Amino acid sequence: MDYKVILPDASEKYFDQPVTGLELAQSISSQFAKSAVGLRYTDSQEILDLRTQIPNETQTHIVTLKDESSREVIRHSAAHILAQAVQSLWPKTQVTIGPVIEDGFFYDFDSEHVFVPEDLPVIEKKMKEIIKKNFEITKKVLPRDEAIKLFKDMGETYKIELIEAIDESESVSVYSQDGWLDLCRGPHLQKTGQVKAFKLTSISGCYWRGDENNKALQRIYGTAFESKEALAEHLHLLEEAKKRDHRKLGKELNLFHFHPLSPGAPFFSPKGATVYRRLQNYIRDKYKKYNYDEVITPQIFDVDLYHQSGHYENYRENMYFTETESRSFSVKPMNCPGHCLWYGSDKRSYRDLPIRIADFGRLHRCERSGTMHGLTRVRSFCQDDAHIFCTQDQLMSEIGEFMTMLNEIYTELGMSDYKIYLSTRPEKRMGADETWDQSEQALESALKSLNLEYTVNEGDGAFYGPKLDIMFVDALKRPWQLGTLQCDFNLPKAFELEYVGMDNTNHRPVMLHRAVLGSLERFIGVYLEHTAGRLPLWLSPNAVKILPVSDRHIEFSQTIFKVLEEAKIDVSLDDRSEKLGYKIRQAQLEQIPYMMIVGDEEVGGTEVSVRHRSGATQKMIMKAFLELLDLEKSQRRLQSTLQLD
RNA sequence: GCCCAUAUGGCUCAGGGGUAGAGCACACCCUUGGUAAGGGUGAGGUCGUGAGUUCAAGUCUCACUAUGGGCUCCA
Repeated sequence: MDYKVILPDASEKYFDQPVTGLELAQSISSQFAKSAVGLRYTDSQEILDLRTQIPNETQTHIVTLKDESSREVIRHSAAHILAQAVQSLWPKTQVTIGPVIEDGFFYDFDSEHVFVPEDLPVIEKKMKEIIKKNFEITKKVLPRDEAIKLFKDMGETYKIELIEAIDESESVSVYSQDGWLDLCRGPHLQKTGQVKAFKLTSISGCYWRGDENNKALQRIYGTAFESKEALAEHLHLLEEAKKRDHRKLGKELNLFHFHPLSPGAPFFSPKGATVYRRLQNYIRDKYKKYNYDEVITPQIFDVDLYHQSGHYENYRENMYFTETESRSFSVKPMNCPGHCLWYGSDKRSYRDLPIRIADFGRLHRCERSGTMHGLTRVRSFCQDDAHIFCTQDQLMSEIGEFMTMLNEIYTELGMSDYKIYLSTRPEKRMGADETWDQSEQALESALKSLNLEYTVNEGDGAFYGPKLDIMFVDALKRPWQLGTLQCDFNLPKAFELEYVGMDNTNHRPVMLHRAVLGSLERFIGVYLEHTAGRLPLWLSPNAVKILPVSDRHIEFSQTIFKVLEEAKIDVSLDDRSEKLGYKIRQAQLEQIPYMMIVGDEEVGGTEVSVRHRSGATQKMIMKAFLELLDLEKSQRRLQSTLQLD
């Protein structure tokens, strides 16, 4: 059923086509109607777009500020205004594409002018002029030929390429403002003045169609909002997010650092190494629970190994090589080939399977310069890596077990907000389709039986098998892959791995590559950003710091220190001749979970004054405090009972 | 690898063609102070590396290296 929405004033023209669906008509009424008769166009600024269809929606849609997509519309138009501004400042510039992204937009240009940060204020000024003049933004639908001719006359070759890619059956729409026009499917604002607040944020290089073999373009990033307040809030959140950048925290908390003489290879200082080791041991506990066996395998292998595994052919540019006694070796970039050698070193029976072997071996991958990023993308790292060799029949239960383990670990770490991606068979792949069916199905049904939500990435799997990727975001919402689970039919074949079956003939095992934390390095980076540096007590290198009020309290403090030390608490004592407030400030900045204040009130007594890093303070008897610490440690509790807020 | 930017004491930063500044941290002294910075004194850098321009370069130019923001890549 179609509804004709009638507006009493001039804005009627935007409703010249019927609106489909009662619900939509009602929603229009509820948003705009002051009276029951027709619709009243009360606030013209509130209606952002009335004319176009949002992709994937079948009805004519009215976008208002109340819609979630309103920012998308504002940013899309802001991108057009950016392009118009750039072309008016540098007329020889060609426009390419300018989409909306999370939290903003960008536009890619092909320009002789090399954009520098100083250009941004100039461009912003021009954009403000365009916005201030409040030009009408109009849509025009053109036949393909006409559109191609139009852009050809304008010299916009990239646009022609884009039009040619549009399906013949689809119409081509063009949006224009102030005589400037751009190929676009919309939707857009009615007027440029509806961009109330925007900011250009950065410049970077990119490639046409994202392919590095294509022409290099220049990208300008920006963001736009419906109000100055919203923009200010966004910029404030960005500032806050930068404060929890793990690279900054790593320095402040003295956890790790880098040196130019070994780019991409972190130095973990004693505190950082403690966190690192504890995470490893935590994972080791889980290995015990989930029946994994840990092995230690060589760091360097003859290059022949990588010829056999196929890595030399496919991964050579990321590997480190070394030559000794005219023999070529490579530093291992992953554990799997070594684990295949280990598996093949003995005769295996079906009774042995599944075999789960874990390895904290150090890996080196020569990532291209320019791709490194703090701890989250490094050249030297260690995974909580393990490989499971099992029969086809065991595949399903192994996947289920792994996901259970993974979920348990992330829940305990307070990071259950992960996203799962299921990447399925790519075009270029090996193995029979039935095998792919089976393994994809195994992955998918395991996810379903565990009630886990996931997104399917069609065709994004490895050439040897489908995989699950566990993704998290950092403080600035950049996604990082941590855990992974991959089915592999390739390596067992390449290494001719076998087991003797019940039928006394040889069979090929399936190999699962899996990691929960991913790499310890990356995990620590992401985890620091998740916790803003406030690591839970069991991971804190220093759980308790004793702060004597004055020098005469040091002696008693030392007694307490010993008690805590004997209770296996990571304790330290600040015996400097400084004021209490000063010592507390230091301990706070170090994110030490608990401070113990020792002064006249405590000396000789059984009660201690405990301050949590949250600011909560409490007097409690020593025994109770020890129990509290014990509980927090053993339960790996994320929040202290003393944390009042 | 590509584009842009940055590179000054341990950290955070200012400065800027004539041989370096601040705060924090550090050392020493005074202060012995109850829940996020008490005061004083002092030590510490030749300004990422290399080359060039100049009478003179941290300061200008170029190359390199590293880092940052992106792109591409990421078994």
